[in-house]
Amino acid sequence: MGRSPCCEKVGLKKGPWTPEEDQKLLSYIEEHGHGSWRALPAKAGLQRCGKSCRLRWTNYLRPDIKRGKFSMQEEQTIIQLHALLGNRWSAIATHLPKRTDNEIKNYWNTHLKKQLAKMGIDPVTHKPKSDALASADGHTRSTANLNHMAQWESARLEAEARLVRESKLRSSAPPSPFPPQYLPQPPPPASMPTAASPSVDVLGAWQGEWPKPVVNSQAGSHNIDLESPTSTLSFSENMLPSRIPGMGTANDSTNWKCLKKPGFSLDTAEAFVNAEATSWLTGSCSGGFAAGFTGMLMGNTNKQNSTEGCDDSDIAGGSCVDVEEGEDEAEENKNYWNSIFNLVNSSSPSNSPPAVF
DNA sequence: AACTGCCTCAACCGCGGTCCT
DNA sequence: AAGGACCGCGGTTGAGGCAGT
Repeated sequence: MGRSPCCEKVGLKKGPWTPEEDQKLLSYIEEHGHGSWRALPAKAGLQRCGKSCRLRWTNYLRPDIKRGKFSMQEEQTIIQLHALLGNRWSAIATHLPKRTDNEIKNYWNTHLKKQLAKMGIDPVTHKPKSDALASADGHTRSTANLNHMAQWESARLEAEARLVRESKLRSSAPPSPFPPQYLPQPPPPASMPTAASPSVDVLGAWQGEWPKPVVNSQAGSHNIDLESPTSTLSFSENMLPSRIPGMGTANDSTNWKCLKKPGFSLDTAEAFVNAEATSWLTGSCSGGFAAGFTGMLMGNTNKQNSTEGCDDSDIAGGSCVDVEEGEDEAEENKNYWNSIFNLVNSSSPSNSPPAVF
């Protein structure tokens, strides 16, 4: 089926927006909402195509956009999510809700990619460049496992993104449905023990940055405050559900093989994830699934977990991934992430505490 | 002060997916 | 079911700003 060009009409303006155009677009949307982007320019009196208007709105004029320098925390979130999702900027952007995908993409291309490359880390694979060669012969299994995890997590993130969108549509902000550990936490006092429970900042990405509906006093819109995203979670316990709907149980020595089983699809994963998200939203869930996944992914092999409870019902907690190999791989991942963030931390002027896994 | 090269980021382009008729 | 319209996404471009010479 053919498609007519978006801006086929001659006479439509292109290029940088003028303040007058911005004002027209802004006031129109404030009054009427954007409705059909295609029809908007004519109604708003703009000589632009709808696509251009949409882009200007989503990337620049939207009131809930945070501009300016990316924080250390945001950088880490981007790096971590990029490692899993690749160039899926919109998915990444759902975890940095005040940032646009375009902004994140630009920041990655102009800053983070170079920074990682400078450190000798392949910005595509997120592996040290020397490791990239080694993995070709010796680490295929590890890579395969990570790919399965990424697939799973990808489905989860998409479901989250949908929930974010849906929550934004709700007219009134309910009280926060999240357990306290999912809400932004002030930094712990210096005396607070932190080593006892392994925690990672990446969790801020997985679920600490989950939509935390906060009523914007100005417009009543829902803004998600990421200003103090120090949320960290303990995932020392294997909190994964024993059974994933549609998947049956998995007793594979490598749990994530279940993702390759016939009958399992990303839809299945997403259905499950939605159910999980729903229970989060109703406050009835301990938040274990993602934490367990993250713990596994980020190399949190709790020795205790890795040696017990590996029965049929222990489907995917990361606790039963070939204990010996799993430990090695987990240790590798742990070291990998630590080295990245140590480097990032040391090369950044920010005084944020380094992430420790 | 003038020139040059690099960097940044807003904006565009084209494709794929979804919705609607 | 098919075709068209629309939207959103990711890749790319290029104008403007900045630093170095």
